[in-house]
Amino acid sequence: MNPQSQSTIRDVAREARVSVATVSRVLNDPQRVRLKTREKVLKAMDHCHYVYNALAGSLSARKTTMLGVVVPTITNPIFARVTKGIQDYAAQNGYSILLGNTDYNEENELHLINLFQEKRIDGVIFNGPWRSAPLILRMKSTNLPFVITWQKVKDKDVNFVAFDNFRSAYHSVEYLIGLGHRRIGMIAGKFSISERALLRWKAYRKCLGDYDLPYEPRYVLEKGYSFSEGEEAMAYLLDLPSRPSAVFCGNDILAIGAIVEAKKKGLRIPEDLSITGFDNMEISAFYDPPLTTVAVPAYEMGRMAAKILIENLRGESSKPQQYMLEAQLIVRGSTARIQKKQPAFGARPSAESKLAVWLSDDR
Amino acid sequence: MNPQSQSTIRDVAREARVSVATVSRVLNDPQRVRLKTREKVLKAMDHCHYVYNALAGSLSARKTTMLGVVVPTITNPIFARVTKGIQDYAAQNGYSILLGNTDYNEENELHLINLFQEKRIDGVIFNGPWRSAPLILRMKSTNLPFVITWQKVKDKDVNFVAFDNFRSAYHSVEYLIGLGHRRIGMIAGKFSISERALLRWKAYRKCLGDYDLPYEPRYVLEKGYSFSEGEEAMAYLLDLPSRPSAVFCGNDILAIGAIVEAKKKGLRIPEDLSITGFDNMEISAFYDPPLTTVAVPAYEMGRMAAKILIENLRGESSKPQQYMLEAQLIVRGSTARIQKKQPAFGARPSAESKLAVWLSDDR
DNA sequence: TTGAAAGCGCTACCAT
DNA sequence: ATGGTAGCGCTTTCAA
Repeated sequence: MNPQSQSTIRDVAREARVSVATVSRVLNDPQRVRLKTREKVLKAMDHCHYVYNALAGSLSARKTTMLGVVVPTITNPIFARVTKGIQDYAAQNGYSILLGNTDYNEENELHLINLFQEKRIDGVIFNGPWRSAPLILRMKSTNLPFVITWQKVKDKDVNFVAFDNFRSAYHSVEYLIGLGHRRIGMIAGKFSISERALLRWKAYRKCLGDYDLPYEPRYVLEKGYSFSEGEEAMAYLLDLPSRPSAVFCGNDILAIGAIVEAKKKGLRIPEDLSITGFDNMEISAFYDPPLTTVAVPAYEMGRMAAKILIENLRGESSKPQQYMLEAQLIVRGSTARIQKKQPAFGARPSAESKLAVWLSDDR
Repeated sequence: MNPQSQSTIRDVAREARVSVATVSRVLNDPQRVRLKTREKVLKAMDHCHYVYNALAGSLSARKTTMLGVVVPTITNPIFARVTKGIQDYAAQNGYSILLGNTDYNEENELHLINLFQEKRIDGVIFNGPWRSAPLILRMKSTNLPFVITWQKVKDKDVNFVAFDNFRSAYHSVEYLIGLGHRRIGMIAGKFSISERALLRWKAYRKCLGDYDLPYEPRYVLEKGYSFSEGEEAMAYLLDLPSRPSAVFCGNDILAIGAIVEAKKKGLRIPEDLSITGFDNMEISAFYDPPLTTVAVPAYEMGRMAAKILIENLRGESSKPQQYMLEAQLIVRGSTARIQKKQPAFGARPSAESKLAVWLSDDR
């Protein structure tokens, strides 16, 4: 006898002089067993140092109480936050999390889906940029329940919990316009990688148009989400003959990089240059200057997604759930009314949001 | 027939007119099957839309290729980084990660260990603060291989990959002294939660002593790792009758909080006050001023830990592995030579590290 | 309330 | 090189 080998319900059953079925019952539904026998079994269990084998259990019960979670990279605080939201709700409900990073690579995503299938995960939550069609199709073909965060999806039957990217972005730009800025640049994320980035750019462009401001392609830079790319982008913008007086950044990381570069060039933020971010990372409130940004409800999206998924798994709700959470513009110190006396700006619509009301991610 | 039900190797075997044993072989060790039959089987597999059931496989093979990873909270960038290191190495070697947050709560840790046992995880990696004795004992009793990061451990037979907390902290303080500071405060982490915090404090105290500087208890604050607690601590220090001219912070988050508060009070960093951090978060290089801090090899520790664990699982190395990685003091803009003309500071040992050489975490 | 027994889908040993 | 088959440890009817 291998002294290391764990004991099984069979051993426990023998020890307690009951059947394995009974042991199984005290494990899964203690009520169904007479108190007396239950205690006998419990005692036998710790006499045998019994440890439940979830593998065997899952195999026969056909569920694992494990959720797959895919993020681009756990290293980005904003994704750590969704993950935490998922994790917290899941743990409270007896589910564990299998974590997968894609590193923004679609192939990895496919691998993960495969892995999840093999591991017989109960359901999966996708976070972050999402090139809809093909992957969603692939997911559907697996018959695994899943929910998507960050971004809405056309399909009427796909679960998601997102926020209105377009609208939040629109608000940011509108706010900048309201401060009197008319040369507004944008440091965007990569459109090819992140549909969110694209959406934010569309909002930027639309807002400019709505206020009769010209769209200047050279004011728009497409960059990866890193501090140094934010610096590069800003360096470029500052070299432009008539540089923007405000820059709308695709996320806080880019915004901070941009600020670093601007300061390096001797500009004061926000007096000489206004900058806005997106995400509201924890650090953003403590940066110098504190960042004006859009607070994305990352943790809440995670929690919500886990909730939807788990309720779905429990059969508590079968129809698709689609939620849009509120994202909020947080005005802090990195933006200010334009200083330079340039031709007074004749904004036609008032600075108050107006169009934004009926606008949405769809365009 | 349930159209949803997945097909099994049995179905594949039937379709390919071979035995299940053969199918299993092409799954696990394709070489052992003649090319011809292998192809037949492969074809049958995708004819049946076969998806391997890892649950069944693991149950009978007695291994899951899953690693448990426990962190205090994935939300702290520094722990996200270890996790990424683990994840990357693990994924490259066919292992997946089951993620558990403890929220700095020992009870949760115990629950996780239990969970891991039930799920028949192959091994586990513990990251972060670690109250040695009881939990290590508990882990040993599970017979699960495990490795600890961040912190060394007395046991000769416990795997760990850490760095020298004491020494790095000592260096930071010594560096400050070398800049002429003699009133040096410390904003430390909670000693009861994090042994690292304690170690750093011991180093601080030792270094002061070695340079004949008085230890002032009122200069030392014990705080949780949050920006706002950094602010509080600094507010307190600045109100002191003779405030410190330099503050050594237990991590970058506290340091940034401290800087925010100091600036708020009108102090210039580093001219009026020097501040150092610990961890070298990504943001730290891009903060204003860029933070002088200790670069902790978080990612590398994670990778290394995964490597040790996996090699151990593969039986490639059975004896305990204990590594100390290098942590490095990164001098940036938040520290400067002391300005105020106070009695010239007669540091006895030169500012060059001297004692630190033979010092270690042990005291 | 409890027991007997047939799987769950795969691996691995023993044969051939 | 391939096949037969006995488990792995649990859940879940069906009976008693």
